[in-house]
Amino acid sequence: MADIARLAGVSPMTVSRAFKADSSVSDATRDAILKAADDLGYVFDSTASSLRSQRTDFIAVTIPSINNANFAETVRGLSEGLKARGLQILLGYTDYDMAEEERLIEQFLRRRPEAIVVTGGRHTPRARRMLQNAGIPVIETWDLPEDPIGHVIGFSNADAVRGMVDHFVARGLSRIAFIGGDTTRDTRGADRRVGFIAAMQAHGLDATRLIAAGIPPISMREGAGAMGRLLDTLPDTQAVICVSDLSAFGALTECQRRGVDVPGRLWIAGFGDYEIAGIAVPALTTINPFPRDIGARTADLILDLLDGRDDPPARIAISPALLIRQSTG
Amino acid sequence: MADIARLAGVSPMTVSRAFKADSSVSDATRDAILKAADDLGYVFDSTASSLRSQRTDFIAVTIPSINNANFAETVRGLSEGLKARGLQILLGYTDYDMAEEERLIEQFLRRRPEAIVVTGGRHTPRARRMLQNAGIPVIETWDLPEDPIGHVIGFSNADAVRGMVDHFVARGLSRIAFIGGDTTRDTRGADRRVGFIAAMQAHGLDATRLIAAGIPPISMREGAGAMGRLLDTLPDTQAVICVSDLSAFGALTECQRRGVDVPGRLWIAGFGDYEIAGIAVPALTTINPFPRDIGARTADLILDLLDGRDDPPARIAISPALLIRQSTG
DNA sequence: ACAGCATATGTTAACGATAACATAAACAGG
DNA sequence: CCTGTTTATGTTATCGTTAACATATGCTGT
Repeated sequence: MADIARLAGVSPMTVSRAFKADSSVSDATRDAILKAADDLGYVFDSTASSLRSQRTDFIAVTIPSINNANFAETVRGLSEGLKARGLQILLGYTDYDMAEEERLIEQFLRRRPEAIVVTGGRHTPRARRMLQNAGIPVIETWDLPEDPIGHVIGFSNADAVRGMVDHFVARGLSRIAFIGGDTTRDTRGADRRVGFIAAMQAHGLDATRLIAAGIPPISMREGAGAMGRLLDTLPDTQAVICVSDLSAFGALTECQRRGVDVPGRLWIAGFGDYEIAGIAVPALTTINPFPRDIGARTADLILDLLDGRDDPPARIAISPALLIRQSTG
Repeated sequence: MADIARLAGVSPMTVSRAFKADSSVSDATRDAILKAADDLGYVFDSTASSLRSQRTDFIAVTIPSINNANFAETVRGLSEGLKARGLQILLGYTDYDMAEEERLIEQFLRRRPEAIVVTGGRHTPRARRMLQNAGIPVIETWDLPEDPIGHVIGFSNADAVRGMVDHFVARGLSRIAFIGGDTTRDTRGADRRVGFIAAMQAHGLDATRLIAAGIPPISMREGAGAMGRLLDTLPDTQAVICVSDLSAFGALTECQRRGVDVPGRLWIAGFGDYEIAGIAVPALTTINPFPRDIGARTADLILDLLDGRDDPPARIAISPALLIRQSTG
């Protein structure tokens, strides 16, 4: 900036001002400065700016996996909402591992983000402590814990699956299975299984048709493998709820390979309303948790908090929608 | 750090050293410092560190879409390879828009990354200029231009599709169609179409069975719509190559809905070897461009360049693999 | 026992921007 | 025409860390 200042015949401070849209610099001066900057091939240094102004314009975001259309949609909603304000997302993925999440949070906080968004309501004790003491807005998503660290925007995974079970029972089914991961690494997946078991028990039904499909996240292939095992061991099963649409689709293909009619002999449902659920033949019954909205509302919340506007509620509930399609009757 | 130094009875410089793994600080001093830091709830400030040391440990990465399993795999490969060195990815997506890419590159360069990775070999003139003058390693991926800005790791999209056409022709087919986007927004998709046309013409075949499926990226649904139009207007088509597995799967579902036998009456092939290609019934013939490898080798290249190790080649070619599956004969 | 070197720590200044305050010039209203 | 205010610009110090250099202490080999 000093070089530009010299070339344009002004002080460095005026150069600094010329780069800010709102500050008071005469048009002639600004033009001269921008021209000089261009001639010199100057590139603004955000690092220095951040240090002095104590504003990085980073929003830290951690998601379990970068390879997941649902989380991707949430990130899209978020970055769309933040872009206008010049806030940049610092994205990291945890691989569904809380220890990795802790490491990531620690790294991110060193970068002094304006706010931090994490996925889920469960974290290591140290991660919780770091978030609590971070002194910036903390938003949890994709879950709806009773006592969020700061704010939470999400839904109860257990309740969502419960609604699906209720629907199946109301339609007269009783022998319902659940395909999910075989650990609690994916806490949202684990919550869905908990919801399944609770709902089945509430109806006085057998809640033990649980197929462990592998280490989360469950792929299409693992869904297919789990369906194979289900058909082999519990052939009288009437319906299967899968932890995600991807595993549900895998399960569906296994039925196709074995000539098992869906929904004629077996119903299949997924979770997430991925594109494949709507276009598969038959189309898959699923639950839409509105991932884009989660991101968009998170962005709004962050802007409100940064501006100190009113006092937003600590818990914002998103209502997932049950989508009944051809795969279930 | 000054507070910690006071509490631990050392100088701030020693505190700074205590946070670096390799620097010479006695064990006793380091313990005292880390304890003091912990007691004070200190969080290291990377911004200040970056400014002074002129090292941000950021690697800027732009991809067309965050919601794409192939690019996600490349990012995974990249971040896996960079993690050990403490390099953090600054990820942004362009929405397949070169103007947006330009904006993103400009923003990213202000953050002073150690290197920048972009997708594709085509950029706006200003983006090119910025990259050329950035003074850091520039790596283009997912393409193989003759004259990369800095380095390139990728493959020729046109050649890959050409190989597939050759295979179909060798199998005796001649009426082959291509389903792709209806603009050149997705330059890789456009290159694939170019490869299709060139290959068909090289065989003396009609290269006009081109179905425009919508604005890239083409979804499963758009693939289905395009297949519908193809079946309506060119019912004697023997095979369809789709710009991606997702559109190919959509096309397959349309055939299923219409009772068109695949591969009996029509062959379908995709691109990308997404998981769905392998598990769909019938499994889809496709091309695997090894997205993970692209990322992993990009990471290796970056480390080599940052360390000034030897002089890596400017162009590194990845050889995509043609995977023949049930959907084509 | 002492030069020579490695190890542990301290001092000073600087990275590149801008917040905070100061000032000169232009402008408005009575 | 003068005071009060707005607009355009300048000056100074600083954000929190670390590079570069300096120094003290301990250790090695002869």
